[in-house]
This record gives sequence, C-alpha cells and structure tokens, in this order.
Amino acid sequence: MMLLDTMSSKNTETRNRILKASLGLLEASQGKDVRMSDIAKLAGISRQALYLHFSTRAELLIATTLYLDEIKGTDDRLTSSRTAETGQQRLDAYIDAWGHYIPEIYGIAKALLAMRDTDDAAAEAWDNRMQAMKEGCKAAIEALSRDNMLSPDHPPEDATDLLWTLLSIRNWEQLTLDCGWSQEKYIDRMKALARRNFVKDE
Amino acid sequence: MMLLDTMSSKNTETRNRILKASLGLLEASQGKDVRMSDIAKLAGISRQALYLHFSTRAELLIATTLYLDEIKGTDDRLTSSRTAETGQQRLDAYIDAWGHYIPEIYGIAKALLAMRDTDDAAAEAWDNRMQAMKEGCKAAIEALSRDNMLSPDHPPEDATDLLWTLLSIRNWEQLTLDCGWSQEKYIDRMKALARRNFVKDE
DNA sequence: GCGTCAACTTGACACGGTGTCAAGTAAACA
DNA sequence: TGTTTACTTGACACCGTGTCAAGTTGACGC
Repeated sequence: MMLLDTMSSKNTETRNRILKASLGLLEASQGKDVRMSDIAKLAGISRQALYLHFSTRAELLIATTLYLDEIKGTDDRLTSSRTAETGQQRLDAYIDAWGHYIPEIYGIAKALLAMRDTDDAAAEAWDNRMQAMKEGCKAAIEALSRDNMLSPDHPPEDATDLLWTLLSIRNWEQLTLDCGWSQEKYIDRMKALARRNFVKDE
Repeated sequence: MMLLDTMSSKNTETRNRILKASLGLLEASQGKDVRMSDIAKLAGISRQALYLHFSTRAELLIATTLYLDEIKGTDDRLTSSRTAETGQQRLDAYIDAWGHYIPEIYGIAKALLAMRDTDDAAAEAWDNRMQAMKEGCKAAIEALSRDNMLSPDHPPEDATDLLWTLLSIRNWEQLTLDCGWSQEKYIDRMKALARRNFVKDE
C-alpha cells in the first residue's frame, strides 16, 4: 500500500527523463533516425524499460509532443491573438505566433509526420493537433467576418480551409528549407498573402 | 550472340509486366502497404526475379513514375499551357493541367513521398520531379511578367516559390481529401488564389 | 544432338528495428 | 522478513528489404 508515493505509477522522474531525451534527439536530428534504443540510452535506462512507460513508439512520440507543448506554452501563445482588437490584427497575430512556433516543433513534427503514413495512432495524434491549429484559423477568419472584413471571394469555411492549408508545416518546410526563405520573410509573406486573400479590399 | 533479341537485356516484356503491376497496386492502395512481394506476385514472377530487374525498391518506384509519365503523356499536358496567349491565360491553363494531373499520379506520389523521409534515392527522384514542375510555375510567372501583369507584391522568384508551394500535392491532398473539396472546387479556388496574388490589380 | 547463355525458379539467410517474454536484482516499505 | 515496484539482462518472434547459391527451362548457334 503506497502512501508517500509519487502519485503516479512507474516513476514520474524516469518518465520525464525519457521525454526529455526523446525531445532532445528529435530536435537534434529533425525527426530522422531516432530509434527507441537511442532514446533509452540517452535517458539512461534499458530499451525494455522504455516499454514499461510507453508501450509503443507512436505512444512515446505523442507523449513527447504533449511534453513539448507543456514546456513551450503552446496554447497560451497561439491564443494570445485573441486579444487583438480588429479581425485583421488578429489574423496577423495568429500568423505571427504560429510562424514563430513552427521551427520549435519542427523536429518532432517531422517524426510524427513520417509515421503518419504508416501508423494509425501517429496519424490520429497528428490530425488532432492540426485540427486544434485549424480552430485557431477558424477563429481568425470569424473575427474578420464579424468585422465585416472578410473577402467575399470565399465563404468562411473555405477561407478557413485555405488558411489552414497555407500555414501547414509542409509549406513552411518547403519555403524555408527548400527555397531558402528566412523566418522573417516567411512570416511577412504569409501575412501579406492572407491579407490579400481573406481581407476585403480597401 | 543475340541477334533477334529484344534490344535490351532482361526481357522488356517482363519488365513492363512488373511496372504495370507496381502502378496498379500503388494506384489502388494510394501508395500504402505495397511490398516487393505483392508486386512480384501480381506480375507473375518470383520476388527474387524482381531484383533482377530493379535492384532496389526505390529504383522500382522511380521507374514506375517514369512509366506512368509515358502512359499519361505528362510532359505534353503540362507544357500545353505554353500555347496560351496572355500570361494570365497561361497561369490558368497551367493550374488547370496540373490540377487534373495530380489525382492520376497521387498513388505513386504518395508512395514516393513516404519514402522521401528515409530513402535518399527516393528523395532525389521526387525532388527532381518537383523541380521540373517548378519550372512550369516559373514559366507561368515569367509569362505574366512579360505581359507586365505580375503583381508588384512579389519579385518573380518569390512568386515562383509561392505558386510552387501553393500547388503542392500535399496541399491538394489536404484540401480535397481532408477538407472534402471537389476536384473542380480545388482547381477553381487555386486559380482564383493565384490570380489574386500574382496578377496585377485592375 | 551438344553446349551455352539468359531469364527465371526455389530456398535459405543476414540485417535492422519494433515489440514481447521470462527471470533476476536492488531498494523501499510494512 | 517478505512483498512490491522499478528496473535489469538476455533471448526471441516478426516483418520487410536485400543477398547468395544452386537448380531449371527454353532458345540459340554450331
């Protein structure tokens, strides 16, 4: 009968060491070639002990993203755009927050994205996160709509779909890593693109 | 000493059966879970014989894309936009041709895309194809520029990067498969988006 | 008819990474 | 003292890719 115990089974401390190791490796390698045994080694435990905490690679990856959010305060940052006065400002603020956020999560995102094609659990986890991010897009578009500043070109749902797609991590990857755009350039252009497409003229 | 032989080693007929089988499976399964043994079985040969023709999975996949292009006449279709009179028409025509082309190559594209993260050969093959497609984007933007109709918002290179990114297969996938857009809707919206962003006002 | 060569066959096997199983250890606790 | 918890070591199954060796079959030239 445990009393003074650490509230949760399996030792929280070790669990955190695992998550920290996982995150570190994922960030360092941009998601490539990170095996369970690598993570175990860095966490200072045996590979098998890893499975006592996370029964599957996908599960560990998912837990790592949650851990990352906890550390970086994702939700706070992405919802800070709510304080904006106008819809236009809100759109800008959201793109700004998201644009700065991407590089921080890129490593783990890449790993999850790679698993998405083969592992259902990973796919679901990833889709959940992206759905949350889509909510942010939706909120920004609705703010525009409330201000009566949404371009008549698109119904709100379509504008949301488009904005969401525009801001995808794959697109960030292509523009910055493949095309060599700087982080500032990416953010500026995305803001301009969004403004021009979703904000009513004049 | 071969004389009446089939001009190439390893029997062209079998090779074609393999490519046909590969393409069929890739299309049917959208790129997922297609193993070498599946392809061999469908082609009516042993798994080992497959390796006599293609020494690696990546090599087979790449050959399959070339085979697909041959069948569908890719180059012709994508360069047909060259006949357009104005830059604006050319941009539309290119988006139209590409938009109709994507669903036809999606299965194999998805398979190659999944390998891109792990296999260097696959990554290079894919990047080559996408570079070719980028040339088309560049040509369209340059046609606009020649007509003095390119929006002053973007330098031509940036416009090319953006258009290329906008028309990525991942974006098509997200809008049609995830968001449920129809093929027509996708093409129409992409045209509208491109027009609004890259063509000078009024 | 004889050899030979090319295209294929069967069957075995190595490798890498994930996930499982069984048995043992070491410290914490009652 | 005995029990429980968190871990250890070591072995192993599975899957898919790619390799190797030895055999079969048919078409060819001579």
